[in-house]
Amino acid sequence: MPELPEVETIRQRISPLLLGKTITKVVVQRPDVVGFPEVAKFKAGLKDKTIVQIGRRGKYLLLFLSDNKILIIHLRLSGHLRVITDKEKPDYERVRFGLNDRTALVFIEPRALGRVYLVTPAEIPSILKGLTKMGREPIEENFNANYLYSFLKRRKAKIKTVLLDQRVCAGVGNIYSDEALFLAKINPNRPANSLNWTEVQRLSRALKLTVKNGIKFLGTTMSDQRYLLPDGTKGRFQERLKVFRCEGKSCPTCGKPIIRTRIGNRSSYFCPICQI
DNA sequence: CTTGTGTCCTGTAGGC
DNA sequence: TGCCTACAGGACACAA
Repeated sequence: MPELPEVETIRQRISPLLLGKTITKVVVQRPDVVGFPEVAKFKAGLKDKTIVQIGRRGKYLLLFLSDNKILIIHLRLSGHLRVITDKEKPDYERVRFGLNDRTALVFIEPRALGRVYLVTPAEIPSILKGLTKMGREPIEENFNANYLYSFLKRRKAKIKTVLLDQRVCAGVGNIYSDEALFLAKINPNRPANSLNWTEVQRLSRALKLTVKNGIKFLGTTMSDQRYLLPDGTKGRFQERLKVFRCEGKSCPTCGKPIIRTRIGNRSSYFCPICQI
């Protein structure tokens, strides 16, 4: 679920609730969501540590602690974070980080695919290889057509698949790749290396704009509400989606139906008329 | 190195 | 109503 705009919104909204707070107690209800180290060390390593800064890289949320370790959280498909009082017990709670002000940061993950890690900076390359190999983010200044073209020109896989590659477009997932391809008027089935320079320029701009708008509108909360802000409210980018999960609806540009296909085992939505 | 496929896990929607 | 299947926004291991 959460892609860059959702994780960034969570980072912005959760920072004032967590900065300067000390973790007093960690309860792990579901051991397999602790990716590293083993659960006992994970719990002991967090006790009495203060959260001093909160960052993000791609879809990873990074909580920097007072002893220079980093609590890293990846929400995968269905994870949430909530900051709630000690008494509340939400469904699908997997890890609870009790704080020194009688609130708790709670990692909620129905599918239990998300992971939490406690690492030193030196451990990141061996423990979180994906984080280490991550490419540029579309919101970065130096994510531009030159950068994108340097990857696309040597990939013959479908452009949609390449956009989902975190080594190329860090933080981009299924929603924002479909929306950016629509905005750029590019068919998701096109081989990446078939895009000409003009098309790569369009796609680069479309990715940047789509991801920035996702952040501006606080992320995408679909009807299943798998993504919510830390206070339980919804994002608003779903109101602006042009093609994602719009199968059968009219294309906003040409009026013909949006179609759904499977690309690389993922649902893909696009307009077969407008996207060449 | 690249590419496609399967797997992790659980809940839900839709067909019959 | 109940059963069965397909599918869900991600990432990675693995084989070819």
